[in-house]
Amino acid sequence: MSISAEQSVIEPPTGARAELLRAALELFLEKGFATTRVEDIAKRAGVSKGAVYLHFATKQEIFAGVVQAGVLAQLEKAEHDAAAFSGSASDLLSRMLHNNLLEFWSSRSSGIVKLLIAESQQFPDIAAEYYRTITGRARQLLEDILRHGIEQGEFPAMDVEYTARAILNSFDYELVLAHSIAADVRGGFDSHRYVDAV
Amino acid sequence: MSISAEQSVIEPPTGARAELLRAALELFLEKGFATTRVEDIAKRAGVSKGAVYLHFATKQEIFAGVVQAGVLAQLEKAEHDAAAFSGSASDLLSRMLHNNLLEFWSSRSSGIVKLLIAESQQFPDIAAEYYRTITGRARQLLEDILRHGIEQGEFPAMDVEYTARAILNSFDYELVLAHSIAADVRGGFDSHRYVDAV
Amino acid sequence: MSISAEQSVIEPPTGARAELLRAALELFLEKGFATTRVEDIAKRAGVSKGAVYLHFATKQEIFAGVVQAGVLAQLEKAEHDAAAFSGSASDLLSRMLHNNLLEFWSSRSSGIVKLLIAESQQFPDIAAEYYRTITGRARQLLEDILRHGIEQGEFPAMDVEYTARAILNSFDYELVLAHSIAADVRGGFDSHRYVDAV
Amino acid sequence: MSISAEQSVIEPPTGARAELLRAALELFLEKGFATTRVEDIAKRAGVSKGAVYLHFATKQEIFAGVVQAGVLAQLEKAEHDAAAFSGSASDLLSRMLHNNLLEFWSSRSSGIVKLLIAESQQFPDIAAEYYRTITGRARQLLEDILRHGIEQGEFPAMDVEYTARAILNSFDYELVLAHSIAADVRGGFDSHRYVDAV
DNA sequence: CATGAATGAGAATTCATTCAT
DNA sequence: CATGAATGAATTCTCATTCAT
Repeated sequence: MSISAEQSVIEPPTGARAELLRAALELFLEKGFATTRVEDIAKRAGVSKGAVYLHFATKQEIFAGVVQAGVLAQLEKAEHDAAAFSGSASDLLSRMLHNNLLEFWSSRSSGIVKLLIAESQQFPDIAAEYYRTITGRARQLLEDILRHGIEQGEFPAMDVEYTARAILNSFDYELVLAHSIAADVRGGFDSHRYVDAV
Repeated sequence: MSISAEQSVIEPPTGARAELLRAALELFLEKGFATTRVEDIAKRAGVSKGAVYLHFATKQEIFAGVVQAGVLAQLEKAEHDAAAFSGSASDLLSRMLHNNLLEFWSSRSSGIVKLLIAESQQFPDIAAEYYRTITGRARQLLEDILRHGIEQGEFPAMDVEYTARAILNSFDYELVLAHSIAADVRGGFDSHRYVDAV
Repeated sequence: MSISAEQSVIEPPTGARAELLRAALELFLEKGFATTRVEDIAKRAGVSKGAVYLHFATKQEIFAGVVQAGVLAQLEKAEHDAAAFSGSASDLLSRMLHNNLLEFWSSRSSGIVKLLIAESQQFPDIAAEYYRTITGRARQLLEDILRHGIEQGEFPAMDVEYTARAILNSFDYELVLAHSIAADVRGGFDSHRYVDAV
Repeated sequence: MSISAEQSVIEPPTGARAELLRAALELFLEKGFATTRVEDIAKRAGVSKGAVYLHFATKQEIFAGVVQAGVLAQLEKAEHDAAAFSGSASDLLSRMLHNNLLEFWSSRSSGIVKLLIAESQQFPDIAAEYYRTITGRARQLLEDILRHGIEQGEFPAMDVEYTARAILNSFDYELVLAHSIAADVRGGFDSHRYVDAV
């Protein structure tokens, strides 16, 4: 209820709730939803077991909250990306992939994608919503850039829809792997080289 | 882990054990490892709950068995692919992507990748082993084809290692999505168009 | 247990305490002692959860207070009844049953009997005390009337003690039922007809 | 299912379900439904906590089972009573009250009435069903006897419906008290004297 | 005095695993 | 070999009670 006056309305949740979401995301990624105990989330967030239920009615709602927080974070970035749409298409594509994607990769909510895939059977609605909202928006953005490039003669003619899909898949999957298979197993990974290769 | 002497490493298991593995794979994909009850696996396989423990010491070993069986199936295909390595590089690439990948997509063990990602925290060793064995082998194969094509002048110079990675990622992720997000949410998906786009 | 000095034992409590007792009686009857949450009592009484503990040390003490208040209310009536002991015995009996009992039936604390029965195992001392005080006094009164009637030749000889018991039981039970079994299940109930029948 | 032909000292011939119902009835009467722990029921029945759930899906179902068992026991008696309806009305009434009621009083399921009253808010359907079935049947029987007696001139004219109600109430309540207020508080109680008084 | 956020003991229920038959 | 009843550890969620503000 306490909304600090000087902060924005879209301000991310603060205090215990934010702590809980952070702890929950970490643990869900580390151990999976089912194997994470509510008490562990509480402990890592530095609150008592009962306090969790002051913020979330059920364990499922914690999951929903974690995704919601991740979605919000990504939507803001997406809005920003869209506004930046100007200049040559190939430059833009390169900049977008190098800057925005890599930035997201290192961000806290980069694990959300993996989490949603892992728990998609338990939360089909949440996974579907995420897919529609975030992935759909990213694909739209990429398609616009590709079409723009084709019009300008920068890119050859192509199946824009499926190409955009393939490019994003390629990135998302690497992200998912980063949260599934330990880095040392996957071998050293140079994200800039990867972006260039794509 | 315990492989009875009379059971060949190459021959797929038969009888109750095979039924159990089939049922387990289905259920793990439908509900996740933690949420699937051993009794459900038994029921779907048409055996009693106790019988499961005649074939697997623990629930975790069922998981290991499921992956193992999937690995075997894919290894066979991989061997076959490798042998087929001849002819023009672009032809080969196209044929490999269209035939082998699409065939695998519709196969029973296509869900293994998603399963491993979902449960990677619980079974890091199994996931790592799979990644090294199967994904590594597929990447090796693709890299060979790419290098061959560059040597022949069919393909432009490129970062072979990361390009191979990107191509495979692109496919694997679509496979993973097929087992996570309901098809109607992802929109109609034309795998041939997708292959061509890549 | 702790009765503040300025609060008379005879005067009914007022203010927040009275509101709490009223709310608690209602809720205990609606949902039972165990299933009623202290917070619900507070809410219905229009005070905060913490405020409850300014008036009662524990939830159990709320129960004790509820019964205590009911006892007080009934004791007043009993005193009044006793004073009214004059005139013909059958008149008196009829008047007592019709007036006093029916009045009590519609009074707020009519549910106390049911409450005490329901929670007797948890509060054996309170239930016993109530039984001795209130029920005993009522029985005494009724026995006096019966004996008086027999002496006057109005009533035939009878086992006064057990007859009084049986008459009171008959009424008390209907009262208990009124707080247990929904009226529509018990069928329409005409209390005047009932009194006459007894 | 080893049912030893002779009574084994170690394994008394018990269905676990019956044992559980017996234990549950005892405990519900001793401590109330809410305060009785499922584990306590299990312990008193001599089975493990988990075994309870092999017979009852929830704690509520245990309650339903307890009442159901009590109802069955009483229905059998009621059938028998109905068949016995012959002879002079006053004899019959006396016999019925003395024999059947007193027998029931000492029976194991005599506490069901008290239990239903105590938990009526939590199980309104069960309480209502019981009231309709058992109490209704008993009242019907008693009304028949009374009407028969009036026709024969043995009893004076009376409000049969409410008189029957009053008589039964009188008995039921004493039964309820027997399970609520300790006997020593209620004073010595001579059930035969009570029956005669009524 | 009043508040309501925070605590943590406690209870119902589930399910992997065992084992007597 | 096969069965499925029985076990009990583990987990989610509730709520009486406390206490800082």
